[in-house]
Formats: sequence, structure tokens, C-alpha cells
Amino acid sequence: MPIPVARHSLMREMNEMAVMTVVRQHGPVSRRRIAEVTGLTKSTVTVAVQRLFSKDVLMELGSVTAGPGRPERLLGLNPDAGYLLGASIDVAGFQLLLFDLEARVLDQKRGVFDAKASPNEVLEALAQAARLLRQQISARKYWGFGVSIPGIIAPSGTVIHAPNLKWKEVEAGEYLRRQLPGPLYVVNDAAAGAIAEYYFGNALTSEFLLYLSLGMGIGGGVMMGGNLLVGIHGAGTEVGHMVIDDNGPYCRCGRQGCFEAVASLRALTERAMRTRDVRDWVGLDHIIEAFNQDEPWARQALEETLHYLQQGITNLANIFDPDTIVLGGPLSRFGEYLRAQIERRVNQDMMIAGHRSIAVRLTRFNEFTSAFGAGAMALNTAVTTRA
Amino acid sequence: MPIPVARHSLMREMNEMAVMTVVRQHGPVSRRRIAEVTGLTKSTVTVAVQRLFSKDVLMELGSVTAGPGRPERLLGLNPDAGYLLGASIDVAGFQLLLFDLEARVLDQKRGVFDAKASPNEVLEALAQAARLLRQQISARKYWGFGVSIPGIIAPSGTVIHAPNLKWKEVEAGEYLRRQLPGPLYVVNDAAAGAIAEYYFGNALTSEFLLYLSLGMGIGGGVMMGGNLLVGIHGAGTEVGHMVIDDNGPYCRCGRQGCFEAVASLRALTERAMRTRDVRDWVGLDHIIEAFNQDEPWARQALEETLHYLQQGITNLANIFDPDTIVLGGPLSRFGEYLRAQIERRVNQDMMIAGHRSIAVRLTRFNEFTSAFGAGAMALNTAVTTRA
DNA sequence: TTAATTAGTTCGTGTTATATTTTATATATA
DNA sequence: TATATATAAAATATAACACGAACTAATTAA
Repeated sequence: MPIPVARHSLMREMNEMAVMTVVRQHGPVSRRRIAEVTGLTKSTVTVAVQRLFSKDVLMELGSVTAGPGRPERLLGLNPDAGYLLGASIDVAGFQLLLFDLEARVLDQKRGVFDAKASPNEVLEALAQAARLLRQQISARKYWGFGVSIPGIIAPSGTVIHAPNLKWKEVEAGEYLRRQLPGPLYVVNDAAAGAIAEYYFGNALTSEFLLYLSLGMGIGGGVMMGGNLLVGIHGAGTEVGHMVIDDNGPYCRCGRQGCFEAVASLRALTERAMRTRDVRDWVGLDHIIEAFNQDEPWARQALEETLHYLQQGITNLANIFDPDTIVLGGPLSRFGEYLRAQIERRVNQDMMIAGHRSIAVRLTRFNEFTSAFGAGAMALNTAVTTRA
Repeated sequence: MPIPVARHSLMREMNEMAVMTVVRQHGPVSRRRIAEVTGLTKSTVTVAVQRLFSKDVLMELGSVTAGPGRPERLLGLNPDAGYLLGASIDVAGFQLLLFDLEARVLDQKRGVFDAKASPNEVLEALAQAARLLRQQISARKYWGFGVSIPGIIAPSGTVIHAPNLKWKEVEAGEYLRRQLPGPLYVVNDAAAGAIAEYYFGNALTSEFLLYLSLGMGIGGGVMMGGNLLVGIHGAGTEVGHMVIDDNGPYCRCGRQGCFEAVASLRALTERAMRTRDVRDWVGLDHIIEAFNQDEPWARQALEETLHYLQQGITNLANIFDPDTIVLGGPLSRFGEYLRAQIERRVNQDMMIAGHRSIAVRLTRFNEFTSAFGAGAMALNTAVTTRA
């Protein structure tokens, strides 16, 4: 029963986090400005910054002088302060990244599997690869490991259900913690996407962010005021099985007209196969290429899919009322056209057009969004607890 | 930019709120148990309780002895500590309640209007009635006034848009604050419903509550860990215009197949008129009576509506993953049958049946839920700031 | 040079949660 | 009945903390 209470030790951490947030969002900033934005006094900021210095997560970036008075001394993140391991697992395999606090990749590995690979095989290979990458940095600068999985994950790190991977009750957290000592997080892939966009991506200053992972399934992740929205059972924001067409096609979950039954990569591909009248699986690369060359079958397949995407995303915009929506996953590769069409419809069809405006953006991390976000899970605790 | 920072003055308030929460949820409790539940030390609890004593919001309710050792002295809410004014405005008029901290009504007033009444007329009559009720209690024990309105409300209290009332850009907050000095809150009706259920109703211990107001429109309110979910533009949880049937009937918002176009009281009534083949408006009382007497037309109308209710609510359960859903509004008068049918379907059709269970309950406040909740808006600040 | 201006630090103060000690009130047992 | 034991709550001492005021630092303008 986590009733929020005040503890002295938490206060310092809260201030340090607030300072970090301002530095992260507003680039190099002076102490004065940090005090202004957070509402803390100058003296409190001084102390918090000193502590963050001693942890090596902040550094001075020279001073800037504008008009009379003592120049401002700019503070910035020290990207070399620590390194994160982030991985994302999906049907095809895993992506694993070793990156710094500015999301610059030092090294990466990829694992490829066929659909028959058991959870244990996948996790074993991932742990092996992670150990190799981890050796490249000093133990002191290793801040943690995060793994994203497209499924429902209990707080302990157990994968309760990941339909696309066909995983059920896999104790991924426990296993990986044994294999790789140190902070370890297992997290839903769309939730990881939201974290990635908030910490490194295209939603740094968002107060209320909705990230959508548009792939074979559709997942959602929400960051509110810097906190991830997690449901009571550990299932974050399962938007993929929102019914948006009561008489629509059957979904693999058994219901009809689920969002991901009509608007996912799977739905797009099936439409492409139908409009082209072929029986073979049509790859996404192929559809995108044909779409860019304005071939009718590809255009029609996308337009139909887009309609449902617009419906579903407008639904979610009405439900959550976010300031920013970021699109990731394979479908986001349709790029600016997709983004603009969705942004237009969302802002047009909100309950009160005009009064609200929601920015729709594309992820800047391509297929790596979830891996970055999973790694970023270790950030908060690392910054506040070290040294 | 509300970056959370630590302030000394806030810490005390946090502890006091935590203590109040435990007392509210667990009935009469000892200090020891409060310390246990909150994780605070016994001494901290002692201090917090003393402060709450001096504010008169807590009182001792005798002691209980079980086994050896000093008996526990039970603490409970002092219902007489303060009184709240709560009102709800809808198309028919307003309900106004004066009630104590245990939601017992001291007095109430009702305002009736026809559809042509201007916002100013309604607000003027409401302010008048509120002043009368307020006179019945001492100024010291008046804790505040909350008004719920079915629409989107800016933090300032301005009603941005309330389609059913046909209000737009009405500065209700400013007006009422002038008329009635003291704490004043304007809040969405479904949000108020969630607050009412959390503080006084059937979701006292819920960590993640979804309240649904099922009336001419459908509204949603979410309480997470004791905090109301509010979107970035002040539109809480506008679930009514979630499209759940892409080819469904047109909604008054212009889109097709919105939740409230197929599952609201309006939709039910229209179905009843169709199945009975009459042109006159059929009242809800009449439908409920007919349904209870098992008349086919009424049963059919409800079953159709229920289907869409189940679809929409399952969607929301998947999206939010709450532990409790409370149903309010006129449609909730179908009672246990409705509740059971929805609970069954929601728990059956969740992403992973078995692993999650969601309690579906009915409001216990009938048409007064929103009024209680609106009034309860004043609770937190009153408890922490007085004396 | 000197005054004015702005940024950042130092230090004293009051508030706070916590740990420790003390007091209060019961049961169990010889 | 006296004594030991167990538990709850209060009192007291302590250390951490944010804050405000005074102070120092580093620049421009005159």
C-alpha cells in the first residue's frame, strides 16, 4: 500500500532530480535559471548542484556573459558519467545497445532467432551479449541494464504474457539478475518507447506524452510529469485491443475490430496482399517503396490503414489529453506523410478543436527506441543513489 | 512547469495526508497501525496526529485491548470538523448539498431549469442557494464549495465547453468566487464522481479507480493513488467520444460510432422507441420498470446497449488497467444485472484473463455522486492548511 | 576608477523526520 | 498480590534539510 509519505532522505533526491530535469530539458543552463524554473532558492540549487558534481553527472560548460553583472556559469550533463545497457526483444530477435547519457551508442549487438527459439535460449544469448558489452566499460560506470519486451510485465520483472513472442510466465527479471549483477529492469516495449522519447528523443519537455509503437501489434506508453503510467496489474497501456470497429475483422485475441486488427503492420500487409491480389507475404520495405512511387495498391492499403490509425489515435487523444504523441515502430517509417495526416485528424477531431493542440512527432531512433528507453530505466535511481 | 521539488512545508502536509488516508480507508485505527501502513515511524505519526488533533479533524474513539501490552487508542475522523458544499449542474438543473466529512447531508437544494436558461441565470440561482445553505454553519467550519459540470474545464474554473448544456467559454469559477468567498472548485462531473467514490463511496481503498458517468453522455474520471488524472488541456478523461463502431450511427459530435452514440441513455431511449415502435420520448423510469417486468422491447433495448457498454468499458479497462470501476449516472439504475454483466465481460475479455481481476461496482449516491465529489475537492487543502 | 548589476556562495535559523528514552497500561505468572 | 513481560504512545535529543539574508565574485557602463 504505497501511500506517499515524506522522508528526509527523499527530499534531497527530489531536488536533485528536479535539477537534472531542468538541465536535460533546457540544455546548458545556469544555476539562476534552474532556481527560476524549479522554484527552489538559489542556495538550495547551489547545494544540489554541488552534490551532482561530486557524483560526476553534471559539469560546467564555460560561462556566458550578457549585459552587466557576473556571467552565468552553464551547467550540462556529463555524458561520460555513466553508461547504460538497453535491449529490446521482439519476434525477430533482440537489439542490444551500450550507450552514454546522451544516447550516443558505443557498441551494439544483434541477436536473430526463429520463431521456435525458447524464452530461455533468447535470454541466455541476450545475457551473453550483454556481458560482452559490459566488459567494455569500468564497473563503476556501469549504471544498469534494461530490457523491453512486447507484453505484460509484473513489477518483479516476470513476463506474464507476451502474445507475439508466445511467452507466458517467463521469469526474465530473475534470470537476468542472476546472470548480470547490478540494476536490472524489464519493461513493456511501448512504455520503454515513451521513456526513450522523454529522456533522449522528441518529447524532452513533454508534460504528458503518449508513445505509440506501431508494429505487428500496437502498444502504448504514457509518461505524465516524468512518471510512467503503470496499471495496477502491471499492464501499462494496452491500447492494441481497444475495439474501434464493432463489426470489424476478427483479432487474434478473439474479439472483433481491435485497434491492432485493423491498423497494425499485419493489417496493412494483409490489405496490400488483397489489393495486389497476391498470396505471398509482402514486406514492409516493398510497400513503402511502392507507396513512395505512388502505386495505387500501396496507396490504397496505406489509406485504409491510416483511417483506422486516425480513429484509434484520436480516441486515445480524447482519453488521455496529452500534449505530445510520438509514433514509433515499423509503421512510423511511412514518415512525414503519416505523421501529418495523423496530426491533422487528431487536432481536428478533438472534442473541442481549436482549444487544444497536440504535437504528433516521429521517433528519431528507428528500431532502437525501445532499447534506449529500457536502458534509461536505470537513470533515475543511478543519479540519485550513487556516491 | 511543475517540476516536483522538496519543500519542508510540503513534507508535513504529505504526512498528514497519508495519515488521513489511512484513517479514512481503514476506519478507526491506532497510531501503531498507521505507522505500519504508511512506513512512517511511530514518533512521526504521533506528531502528525497531534497536529491533526489541533485542527479538529481527528478524534479519539476509545481504546481497544487485545492481549498483553498497552491498549491501542483508536483514531477516527471527526465528521463535525468541517462542512462542504457540493453542487452538480446538468441539463435539468442543479443539485446542491451541504454535507459533513462522512458525507451525511445536512441540507440540500434543487434548481430546475428549462433548456433555454442562460449560464448566468443558472449560476446566479446556484450562488443564491449556496449562500443560503452556507449560513447554516459557522464560517470557521465552512471548508469550501465545489461545482461539477459535464464538460471540459480549465484549471482556472472556466467552462471551456459543455456540449450538453450548450455552454462555451463560461467563466463559472470567476463568477462563483466573487459571489461566495472561500475555496471554490469547478470540476468535470465524471472526475467529481471518481473523487466521491474514492473519498466516501465504494472505492475507498482503490489504488486505481475508473468512474464512469452513464447518462445522456458518457464521462470518465480516473483516480490514481489518490490523485485525479487531468489531461494537459484540462479535459480529463473524455471517453464519450471514443469510437467503438467505425460504421456505427452518427454522433452529435459529427463522428460515427462514438461510445456515447451507441451506449448512452440517449442511445438506449432511441432503441426503446424503435423496438416499441413509438414516436414519443420514453422515460428511463418506464424502461426500467418494463425491463424488470421482463417486457421484450425493454429487454432488447437494454441488451443492445449493454453490448456496447461492455465493449467500451473493456476498452477502457485494457487502456487504464484499474483495480476498480464504479458505475454512476442514470443508466446505473439498472442495478445489479447491469453491474454483473459488465464485470463478467470485463474480466473475461481482458488481455490476460485470470491474471487480472477488476471489481465493478455501482455508485451508492444515486444522482448525487458528482455533487459529493465536487464538494470533496476542498478536502485536501482544508485538512492540510487550516489552523 | 567607480558605480551598478547580476550570479553564485556562505552561514545562521527554523522546521522536520527519526532514533532513543521514558512513561503508560495491559496480561501472565509465581 | 507482587513481579515480570509485552505493547502503545509520548517526550526528548539529534541530524538533515530548505530557506533567507548577507556576502563575495565577475562583469558592464560611466
